[in-house]
Amino acid sequence: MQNLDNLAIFIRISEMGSFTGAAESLGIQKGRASNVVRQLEAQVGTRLLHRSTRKVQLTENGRNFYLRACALLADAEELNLMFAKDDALLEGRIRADLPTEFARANIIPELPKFMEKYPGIELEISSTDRRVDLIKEGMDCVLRVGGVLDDTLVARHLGDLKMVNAASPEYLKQYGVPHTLEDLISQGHRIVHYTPTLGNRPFGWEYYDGQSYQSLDLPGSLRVNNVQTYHGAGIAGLGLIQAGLSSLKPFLSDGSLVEVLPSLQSEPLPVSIVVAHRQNLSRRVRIFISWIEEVLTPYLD
Amino acid sequence: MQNLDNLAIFIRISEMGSFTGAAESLGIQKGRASNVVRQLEAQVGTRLLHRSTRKVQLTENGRNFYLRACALLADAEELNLMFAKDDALLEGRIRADLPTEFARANIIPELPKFMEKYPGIELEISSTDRRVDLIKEGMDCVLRVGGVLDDTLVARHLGDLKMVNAASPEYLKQYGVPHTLEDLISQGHRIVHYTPTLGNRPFGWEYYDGQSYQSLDLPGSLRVNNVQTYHGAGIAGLGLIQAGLSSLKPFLSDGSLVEVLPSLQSEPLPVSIVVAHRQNLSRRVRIFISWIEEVLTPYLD
DNA sequence: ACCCATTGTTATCAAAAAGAGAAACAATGC
DNA sequence: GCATTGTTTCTCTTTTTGATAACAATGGGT
Repeated sequence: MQNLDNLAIFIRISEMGSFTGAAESLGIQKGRASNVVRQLEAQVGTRLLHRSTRKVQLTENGRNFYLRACALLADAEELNLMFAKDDALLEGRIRADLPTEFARANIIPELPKFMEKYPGIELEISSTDRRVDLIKEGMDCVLRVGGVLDDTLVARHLGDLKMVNAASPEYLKQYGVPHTLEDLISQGHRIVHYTPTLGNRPFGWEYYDGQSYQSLDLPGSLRVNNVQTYHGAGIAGLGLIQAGLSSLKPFLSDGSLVEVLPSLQSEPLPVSIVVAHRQNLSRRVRIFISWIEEVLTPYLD
Repeated sequence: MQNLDNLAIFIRISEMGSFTGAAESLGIQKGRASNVVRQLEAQVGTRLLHRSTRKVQLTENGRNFYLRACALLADAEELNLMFAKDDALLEGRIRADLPTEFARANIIPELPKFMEKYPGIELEISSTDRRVDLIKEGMDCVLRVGGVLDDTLVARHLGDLKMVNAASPEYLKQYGVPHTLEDLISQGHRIVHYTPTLGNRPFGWEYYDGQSYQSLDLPGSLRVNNVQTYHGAGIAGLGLIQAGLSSLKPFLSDGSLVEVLPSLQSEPLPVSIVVAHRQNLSRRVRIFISWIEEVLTPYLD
C-alpha cells in the first residue's frame, strides 16, 4: 500500500525541481528523497522524474501522477481534519516568506501567541525581500507588498499599507516642519532615496494631488536598498522618509521620528498573501493566513 | 500523516463488525486492530466505533469517516495502478466464497493457471454452501448459484447453469432408460431428493413442458442436503438425479453416470457473482471475477 | 440469575522495517 | 576544472509489527 508521506515527498520534489531543496524544506535527508522516488517509481512501474544534476522535472507520466497525488493528499488531509472542531491540535510545517520589515516589526512580535495557540505547528519563516518563486522554493505562502505580477499564483489582497511621511526631530529643527507641498521646496528639504534594487532609478517624493499620484524630485545624498537602513537614515536625520505605518510605528511612539505632512501621503502599497493553488490549501496554511491578516489589519486600509 | 494500511484495517473492521474477524481476514493480530483504531480515533479526534464484546458498529461520525476513507483508499489504489499496463504484477489478497461443488470440480483445478499468471495475488477461498453475508465476513466476492435475494448487494449474472438428468448404468439396467415423461411413471422410476436445507420440502422431478417449468412428484427413499452426497447417491444407483453439467461432467466422462432425457431438462440455475459495491471494486477483484467467468463459460448458457 | 465462551483491551518481548546521520561517488553544467 | 546535485552505502537508532498472553467486560445459553 502507498505511503502518503512518500507521496508528499515526491510532490515537494516535483514542485521545487530539486531533491536537495525538497529534502531541506521537509527536514529529511536528501538520500531519503532519492530513495523514496526510486521506490515510488518501482511501485508504480514507470519513471516519474527526469533528473540530472542540474534540473529535475516531471516526465509525462509523472505529471499525471503528480496531479492525482496532490488530490489524494488533499483528500487525506480533509479526512484527518473532518472532525477537528478546534484547530488547536493542528500540526505540520508551514513555510512562509515575509518581507523583512513586516516580519521584524509586526509579525515576529506577535508570533508567540500563534505558537501558543497552535503548539503542533512548526513555522519556518524566511525573510527575503526579493521576489521568491514560492513553488520552486517550497513556500506555502508569501506575503507580498506591492503589485503581484505572476498570474499563475493566487493572491489574496489583504488591504493597503498606510504610508507615513516622517523625519527625525533634529532634522525638522534644522529644516523646519513642512506643511504644504511648496514648503518642501522652499524650505530646501532633502529625502532619503530608496531603491529596492540598487541601480534602479530612485523614487522621488510621492504624494496625491487629489486626482492621481505624483512624484516630486527632491535632493538627497543617500540611496539605500534596505528598509532598515532607510529607517535608520531617517532617524539619523538624513532627510524625509516615506514608509509604511506598520514599520514606523515604534519610532513614532518613542519620538525618534515625527510624522509630517499627514495629508500628503504617498500611494498606499497593496499588501497581499500569495499562494500556489487556492483549492488545495491546507487547513493550517489557511489558518496562518487569516492570522496574518488579523495581525496586519491595524496597519492596513 | 495518515497511514493507508490503518485505514484499510479500520474499514475491514467496520464492514465485518468485528475486530477479531477483521484481523484474521487481513492476517494481522487482533491486538493491532485494536491499537490501530484507537490511534485513528486519537488522530481524528472523535470516536469512530461503538464497541462491546458482542458487537461493533460505526458511530455517527464513524459512518461518515468510513465512507470517505473508502473513497480515499479507492483513489490510492487507482493511483498505484494508473500505469500498470500489464496486470501481472498485481498484488493483494482476494477473499472469495465459492459453492463447494463449483470450487472442487471447476475452479480449483484451473486455479494453478491463475496463480501463475498473477503470482502477487493471495487467494483465500472459502466454500460454504450457506448464504454468506459477504460484508460481514469480509468477502470480496461470492459466487452464488440460484437467485440473489439481497438487494443491497450487486450481482453480476454470469449465465445459467445447464442442468443434466442422469443415473448410474446399473440403475438404468434395472429400471430401463426413460425416453418420455410417461416412462418416468410407467417404468416406476425413483429419484434422489435434494433439499438444500434439511427439513425443507424436497423437490420433485423438474422439467419444462414447453411453456413453463413443472414439478412431478416421484418416489424416492433418500433425501440429502449435500451436493456431493447427491452425486454419490446417483452414482450408487439410488435413483435419477438432476444436477449442473459442470459438476457431473467428470462422472459422465468416466461412465459412472449416464445422461437421460436430454430434452427434459429442469430449469437452468442462474449463476451470479455478488460483490458489495460495484464502484469501489479493486482491480484485482475485477480480474478475478472475469477469470471466474471465463472458467465457467463452457458450463453456462 | 448464573456460568462461561467470546471479544476487545492492554502489556511485554522479540523481530523486522523504516528512518536519521554521515560520507563517498559520479555526473552534470557553469 | 569545480562546485553542485543526485545516487548509493554504511551504521545506528527509532518505530512498527508479530507473537503471546493475561485481563475485563459482555451477552447468550442453561
